[in-house]
Amino acid sequence: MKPVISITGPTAVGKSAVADALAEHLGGEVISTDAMQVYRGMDIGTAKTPVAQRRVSLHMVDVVDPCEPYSAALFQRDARACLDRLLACDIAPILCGGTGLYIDAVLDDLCFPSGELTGAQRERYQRLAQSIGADALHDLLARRDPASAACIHPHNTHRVIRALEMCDEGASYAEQRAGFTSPRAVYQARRFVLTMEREALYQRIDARVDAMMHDGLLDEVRGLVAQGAEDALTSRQAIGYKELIAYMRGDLSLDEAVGLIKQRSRRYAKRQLSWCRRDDRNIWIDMGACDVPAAVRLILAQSEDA
RNA sequence: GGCUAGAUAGCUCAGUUGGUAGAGCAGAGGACUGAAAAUCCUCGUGUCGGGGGUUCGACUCCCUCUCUAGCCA
Repeated sequence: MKPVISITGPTAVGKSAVADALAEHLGGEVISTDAMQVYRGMDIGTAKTPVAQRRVSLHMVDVVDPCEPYSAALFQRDARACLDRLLACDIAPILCGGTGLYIDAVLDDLCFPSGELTGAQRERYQRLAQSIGADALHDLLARRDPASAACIHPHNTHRVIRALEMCDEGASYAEQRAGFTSPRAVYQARRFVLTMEREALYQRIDARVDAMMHDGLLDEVRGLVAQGAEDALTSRQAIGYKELIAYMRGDLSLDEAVGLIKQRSRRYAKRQLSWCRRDDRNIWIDMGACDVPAAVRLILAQSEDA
């Protein structure tokens, strides 16, 4: 069987164009691997390919409302179901997106504890963290699960809370992680990372943010806020949305908000590259040195010799 | 042309009666298994504008030149 092709890379590097061209060439379909494109109505800010411009089917976008929480575990379940459907029909699946954890959740044998995750529990821990402080919360974890506490920085409250949740489910963050030091693939896959010289990438990011504003990102955010998405746990954390919400509240000027969107996008791109570098299965393609057709040819060539 | 205030890290600046310099921001690197566009950690050598002088020693004092801003002609 041909390997599943995954395309990732920093934001604004041009992943979608390559994935679309590749899918068109192979008669395949694209599965988005992006944590924010799953939300309905978040289109401009997540750079979703507009429906009218789609030449191939795009899956795993618009799967939940912005008010609903979503997660890597749910994505794993839903995206694998989608992937299996395509494979059963002998349609080439192309994964394309910038969320490294989601890609690994689909392709590797990451397994999440099966317990129910209630938002109420998480909110309880958040309130606890606020009242006793990050260090005290970390101490609490240290008493319940010393191994996990040892591998999480005390200030990393998000992860401390997650480890506490896992204790409640009878699992251990540290044990879970130790078991997967060398990931095993559940799907045979070829992983490509599109990259570009930093300065050129940053220019593209800035230009794309300006284009998003021109395309009506502010109106999109207004519409989402009107639907009550402002308090959503996950979707409101998206870059481009939280800053414009701050502007609407009067906390920032519009110029400041746009500047912040650009800066956070740059830092996000940097984190994406860090994530990709540590996985030596990745095959890197310099988009500064080739155009879309050339990138497609490189991917095809690298995917044949299995 | 004259006077005044400046010129120190990519940017904005600090530098205490002379002992060759440090903050914020920007930026860079890293971690990452149910929030991941999230969350967290680490990283500061630069002709102190150029040249000369005083001094054991000058970013610091003196002279001079260059540039910038403002004021006066």
